[in-house]
Amino acid sequence: MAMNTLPDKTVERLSQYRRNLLICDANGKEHIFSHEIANIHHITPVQVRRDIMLIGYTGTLRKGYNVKELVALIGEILDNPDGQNVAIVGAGNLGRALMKYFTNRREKLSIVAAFDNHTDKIGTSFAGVEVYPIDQLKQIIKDKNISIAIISVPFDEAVNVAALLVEAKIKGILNYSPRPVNVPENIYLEEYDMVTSLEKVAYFAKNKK
Amino acid sequence: MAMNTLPDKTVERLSQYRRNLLICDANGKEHIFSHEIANIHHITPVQVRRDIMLIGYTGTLRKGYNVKELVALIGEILDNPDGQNVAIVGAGNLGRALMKYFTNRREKLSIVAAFDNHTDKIGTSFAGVEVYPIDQLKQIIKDKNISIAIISVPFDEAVNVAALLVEAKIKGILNYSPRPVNVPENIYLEEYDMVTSLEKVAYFAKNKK
DNA sequence: AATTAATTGTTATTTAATAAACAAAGGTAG
DNA sequence: CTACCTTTGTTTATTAAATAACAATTAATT
Repeated sequence: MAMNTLPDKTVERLSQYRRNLLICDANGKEHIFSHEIANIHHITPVQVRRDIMLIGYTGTLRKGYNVKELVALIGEILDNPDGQNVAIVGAGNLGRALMKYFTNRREKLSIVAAFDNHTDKIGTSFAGVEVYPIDQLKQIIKDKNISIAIISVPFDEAVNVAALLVEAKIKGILNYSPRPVNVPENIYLEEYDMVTSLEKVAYFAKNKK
Repeated sequence: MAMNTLPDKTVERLSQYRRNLLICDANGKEHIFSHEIANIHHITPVQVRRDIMLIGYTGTLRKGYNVKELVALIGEILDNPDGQNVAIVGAGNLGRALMKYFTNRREKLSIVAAFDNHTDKIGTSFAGVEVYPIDQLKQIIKDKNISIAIISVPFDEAVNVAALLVEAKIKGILNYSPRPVNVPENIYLEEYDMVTSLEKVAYFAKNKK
């Protein structure tokens, strides 16, 4: 089961909905309308209802969606019941930002190791994540049952790191380096480049007002 | 002129093409085929040719595109001839990563100030970017002619920071905080959430192999 | 009790993005 | 010199995403 056929963008939005629903819940809010969710995320209420329809949840007319129930269901869809372990390759500024950022955010998604080649970083830890030398990558990925890796190394190292991860039989890669990498089809790859995002903002901001 | 009507995704790809074309150029490569560009970026040659068509460049049959010329033309399209100045709000790990990352990457796009509220950071500088207190934000954005801001503050501060930026008449915002913010229509807003990206990779990696 | 307003769930339409198809041109090989 | 191969540029088709339209239902109001 656990149909894996949700649209890309719906998966992204469900993750975002959950984040803010958890805050609503923490604030004691029990129900929420589609247009309230929509307002938070700058989208239309229809889109929200459509996403929620796709995961098979049903709200209550005139009361909206039960926050706790919706959070629980999104969890069933997005999370792996047995949890998933994550490694960060590259413990520079970005890598450390990610460690601090993610730690203890999700019960089912844990950063359990970082890798770097600089001797001054190896053996230290950030936000409770220990830094290992890169030549232990394969072994530790196996030992700690890591299925997902985040690449946050400089341009020149990205391709090598990706090759190591493929060898280590990783299942998903999130590449934050500016260098696109190639991986086989059976690995899910997501690439994001901050310079590109900034240049895009610059382009569209250029002709504003 | 400089038609501002390029598709969103084309703008992103042009930025990525340029990055890698600059490296090709540095390696002495004079011409490049659409399928070579495509391979680097995991897309089809047709898409590359289509993007290049949209900016009105024409390659040479059987030789491909002249690297230097193409880089120059992408620059004409993406860059503002007078340059654009950028501020980073939030000098934590992520903010510092961004400062180191961007500095001196693009002639026409400069990070010229950072803002933070922690007294231990104010007055210091990273990668040549000085950190100012947030209450000077409006003044310095004006003085330094800053038109673009990157938000890299924690969840709770994001909404306030966005409001300040709107007041300071910023033209484009890149929001890396996990909190979606609201800005008027005349400001270009791009939001990116690392937790969502990781959860997306986790979701699609879950059912792999 | 009937009417109205609010809100969900679903289908249909439109728009945006990607991919496919193919003509045109120029070089290469026989 | 002719035929063929490669590669570009552009049109057409397909797919994915977002939006609009609307039926159904419940609560509140008169």
